[in-house]
Parts: sequence; C-alpha cells; structure tokens
Amino acid sequence: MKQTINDLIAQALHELEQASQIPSELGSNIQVTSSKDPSQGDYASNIALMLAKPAGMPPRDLAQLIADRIAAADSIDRIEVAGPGFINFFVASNTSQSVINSILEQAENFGRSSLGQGNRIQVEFVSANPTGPLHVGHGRGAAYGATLANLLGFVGYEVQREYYVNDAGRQMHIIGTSTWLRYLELCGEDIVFPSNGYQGDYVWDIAATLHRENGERFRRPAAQVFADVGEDAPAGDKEKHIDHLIANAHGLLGEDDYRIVFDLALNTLVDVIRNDLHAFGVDFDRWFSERSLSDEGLIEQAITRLQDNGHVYEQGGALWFRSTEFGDEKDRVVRRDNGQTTYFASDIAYHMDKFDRGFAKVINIWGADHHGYIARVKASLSALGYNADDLEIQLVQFANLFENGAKISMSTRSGEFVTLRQLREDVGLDAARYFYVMRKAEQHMDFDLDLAREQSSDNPVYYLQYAHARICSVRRQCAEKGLEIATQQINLSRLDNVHEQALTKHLSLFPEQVESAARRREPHLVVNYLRELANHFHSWYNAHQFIVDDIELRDARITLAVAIGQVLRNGFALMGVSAPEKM
RNA sequence: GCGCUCGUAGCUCAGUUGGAUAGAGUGUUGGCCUCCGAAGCCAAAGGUCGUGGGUUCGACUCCCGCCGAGCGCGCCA
Repeated sequence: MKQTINDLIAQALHELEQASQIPSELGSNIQVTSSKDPSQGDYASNIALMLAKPAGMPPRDLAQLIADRIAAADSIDRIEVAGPGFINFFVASNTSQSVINSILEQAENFGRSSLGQGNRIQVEFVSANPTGPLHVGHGRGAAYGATLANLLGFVGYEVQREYYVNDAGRQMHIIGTSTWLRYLELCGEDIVFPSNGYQGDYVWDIAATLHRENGERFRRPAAQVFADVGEDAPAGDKEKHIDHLIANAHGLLGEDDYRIVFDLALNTLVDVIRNDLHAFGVDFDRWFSERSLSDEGLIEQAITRLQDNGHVYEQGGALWFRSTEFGDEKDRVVRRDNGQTTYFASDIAYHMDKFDRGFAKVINIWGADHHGYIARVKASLSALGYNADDLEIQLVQFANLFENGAKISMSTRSGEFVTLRQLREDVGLDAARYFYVMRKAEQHMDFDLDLAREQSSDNPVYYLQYAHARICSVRRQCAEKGLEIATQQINLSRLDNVHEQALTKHLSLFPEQVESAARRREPHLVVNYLRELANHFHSWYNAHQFIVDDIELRDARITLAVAIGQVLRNGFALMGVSAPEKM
C-alpha cells in the first residue's frame, strides 16, 4: 500500500514537472508513513513540506497542488491536505480488509519477505566462557540473539547461529584446576581452596563425576600440590597462587591426565550450557571451538597474513599488530614475548575464518562491556583485506538485577549468581523470553527478581497470550454450539466499526514491521507491534459480540479474529513464546 | 583523563531515515460481567523529553558544551 501511494505521488510530481508547475529535478525522496490518528487518514506523506523550499512555494499550496494531481485509484477513498502541509490518504475499506484474506492464505508465512534474498548471514551470540552455568545476565543476549536470528530467517536470510566456545586460555585452566582440587578433597586430601578458584557447587559435581569414574587415579599428596605456590590472598598474590597451582597440576598429572581432567570440566560445562539454552528455546547450528583455531594452525595463518600485508612489527620481544593504522586507539600484541599468542590473535583468526566461510554478513552480539574491543577486531579484518563493514556488532547492555530492593552482583567465580535455569523455573519460559526482548537491547535495564517471581501472572506476555486464548475460546464456543463458520465468500465489508477498521489497518502493518525490526536489528519492535495488536483486539472483544445471530456478520467477525490469532502466532514464533489455546 | 552506551510520567520503558496534540505498562482514583474467558475493557490524573546553546518550515530525534549513570581503556580471557 505504501508503495502504491509512493507511485501515485511520484506520478503526480512527474506530471507537475512536465506542466512546469513546479521546478524540475527537486530530488524527490518520497516518504510515506502510516498514520497513528485515524482522523489523519491511513497513510500520510510529508512530500510537500520537503519540497516547499526548493520549489519556492508555501507548503500547503504545494500540497494542494500535488493532491489535486494525484490520479484516482480504486484503493484510495479520498485525499486531504492537513496541518502544515501533510497529504493524508484514506484507504478504501475493501482494500484494507483484503489483508484478512492474505493472512488466511499465507497462514504461518504471512509476514515473510525476501529482503534477505537468501544471503547467508551469521549470528554469533551468548558465547559465554564455559566456566559455569549461564546466569540471568546471559539471558538477555540469548533471547535477543535467538529472536534476531529468527527474524532474519523470516525475512529471507539463510541464518547460521553460532556459539564461540572459549575452551582455551587461562580461565579454563582455572576451572580445570578448581575441579581437580575439589576432587582431591573428595579423595580425602587436606586442601585449602584458592580464593581465585571457581567456588560454585557445580565444581563439586564435576569433581564427584571424576572421582566416580576414575577412583583415585589422579590423587596426589596435598603437600606436593601446594609445593612452592606461595601465599594466597589476602597476604599473597592470588593470581600467582592460582597460576602456580595450575603449573603444579600439569607437572603432577602429566599432560595426558591433566587433559582428561580439563576436558571433563570443559565438556560437562558446555553440556550444561547447551542444555540450559535448549530449555530456554535457544539452539545453535554450530559450537565453534577456540582451541580448534590453534589445532588447525589458523592463528599462525592469520598472523602470517597480517605480516605479509605489512601490518605487524616486533617490539620488546613481542609481535604487535599495527591496528592504529585502521583507527584503533593503540596497537595490539598478537604474540607475547614468551611466544604464546594472545586471545586477540585467536579472535583475529576466528573472524578470518568466519569470512572465509562465505557469509555475506556476520553479526556478533556482545555484552556492552566488550565495546572497547570493536575497533581492534574491525581493524584486523581491514588489515586482512576484508570489508570491516560486513562485520556488525550489536551490543547488549547488562540488566541490573535487584533482589530484596538491593542490587545484586553476578560473579561466576564466587559462585554467587542466579542461574538462567532458576529464572526460567521461577517465572516460566514465556515470561522470561518476553521480558528480555521487550526492551531495546542497548537500553540499560533494571530487572527486579522479586517482581518477576511474585508478579509472574502479571507479566505482559500474558496479555498477548490471553488474546490468543480468547480467540481460540471463541472458536471452541462456535464448535460447541454447532455453528459452522464459512471459510469462503465472507462479506468483510460488514467489518465497519472503528475497532474493526483499526484492526485491519494494524494487521496490514505486520509485514513491514517485521522487515523494519529485522533491518534495524531491533526485535522489540515486533513485541511492541504485538502488544498493540492485542490491545486493539481486547478493546474490540469488549465492545462487540462475535457470536451473533446475523450469520454474515458472525462469519466476518470470526474470520477477522482467526486472522488476528494467526498473526499473533507468527509473532510468538519469532519471539520463542508459546501460543496457548487455553490459559 | 580518554572512549563507548545512555538520561522521556512516581516506577519500568516505547517513540519508525527530523513531522501534526510526546505514548504504553505498572502504580493511584473512578466506572464496566443475568452476554463469546474480568489474566480483560473504559475514563481521570500524572511531563521544563537531564541542562544550556546551535542547525530549520519543524527537534525527544541531528551537532556542540555542561551535569549525571553504567561500562571499557592489560604482553588477562
């Protein structure tokens, strides 16, 4: 419809130019928007306001000139000039009602588009270190990423969902060693657990598995384990303390046995995360291992490529990437003076690999605390010869969590955190998913856990689901009363009250809202849309009876209700929320 | 100190590439079920859009200064 109006305006402008009533080549960027207020028509264009100055005419006069030129069209009832010079279009009711037939015909495909043209796009999200179960802080990225991926698929992209598993590096050695120390305690060794170790109960669980499956095979005397490790905090350096423990674990266990302990911790935690996410309705196509980058020589390959392109230099025994050449604020080390490559080097290799896999677009969803990292990753892509604009980074702000009126901090290390699983069990999957995506991702957000728990029946998601359940209920009523609802030859012109007009108008906006949400990477727009749809529906429901004696009217109203139910379901599917028939 | 993301109703937040009278939820105060589900509807009240300038027909939106919040500035990951 927007396009139709756009074309009508373009044609009118063209004719006016031909007739020399306005100067030519005004550079018309025609904008057509849907109106909020019904008195301002269904659609409006500000074209006259835009062109008033270059045309040297008062906006209202120009608007009238254009409006008079616009050819009559079946789909347009009337055109008005209003306000400072807007042109308002009133769509003919039979045209706006035709959307109902489109919805019923296209069913679960209503709203799909070919915007993505089948291009491959990757969405990488969550990617939390596998050092413990996911907590509520990870939920926002999970829900946002999953919904965005669904949205992109819906508008015609071929989407790949990926989780980057940080299975290399110091944090993983700390979790591995923490597991081993708990295991030694189970063996009866006298262990003083390091302050910098992972202290959550889940570490005990992994240690118990290790003990159950391997007996005392990995047992070593505590005296040897703590030989030469130095003081722990507060008297000593907790970082050095844990690093020495890791080194001792390597030495005492030997590389092969160390790896068994390490991998058990890693695999168990990745499984926990995978299961938690699955239960949260979030599944990935690929779990990409950071360790595989070094195993397959990709890190060396990336560094070599940077060297070949002349973007690397040596200083202080380390190898530096000259990222400042591409806008970063300082150069970055890729290989330390001890010969080890940095985490950043892995990330360069990882992103190189992403682009070598042929994605037209790569979207990374990162916590807002990683914003300082964007410049260097983009710099590395440019240096490798890729178009850095093809990497898009969406930042998700943290949610401040409140419990008992106080802000609570999340620490995987100390084991003090509310898990994503607990949240889901407390408030339910639908409420949790809805809560996370109802707000714009870059907006800071406060999350009151008590409120979420206690008032879970007040959660706004039920408002939407209730609309769907009511529609299903009406259909059940019809069936119980033995009323046949016609599926063809519905006289939709009977839908003539203000509620029905608002509903058909709103339904027709779904496809463009979905496209806009996908293009802007803002799933919350879909949530807003659905809320408005439910609002219109509830108002209508309270104002009018559906099951009436007038068969033609009854058929028309129930057909509209069915169409609303379909659009709600399509929206729910994108959000990962269920569409209950009863509540 | 520099950088990133922000600042909208008592509270939590929307506000479409700059558009018409800045909107929801929640909370407060009133109404609405002999009728398809009251997890709902209708209405009232609630605002110097942090602040001061600038750009223009028009600014919550764009630009600059200031104030305030969160986060980031490592040869950690």
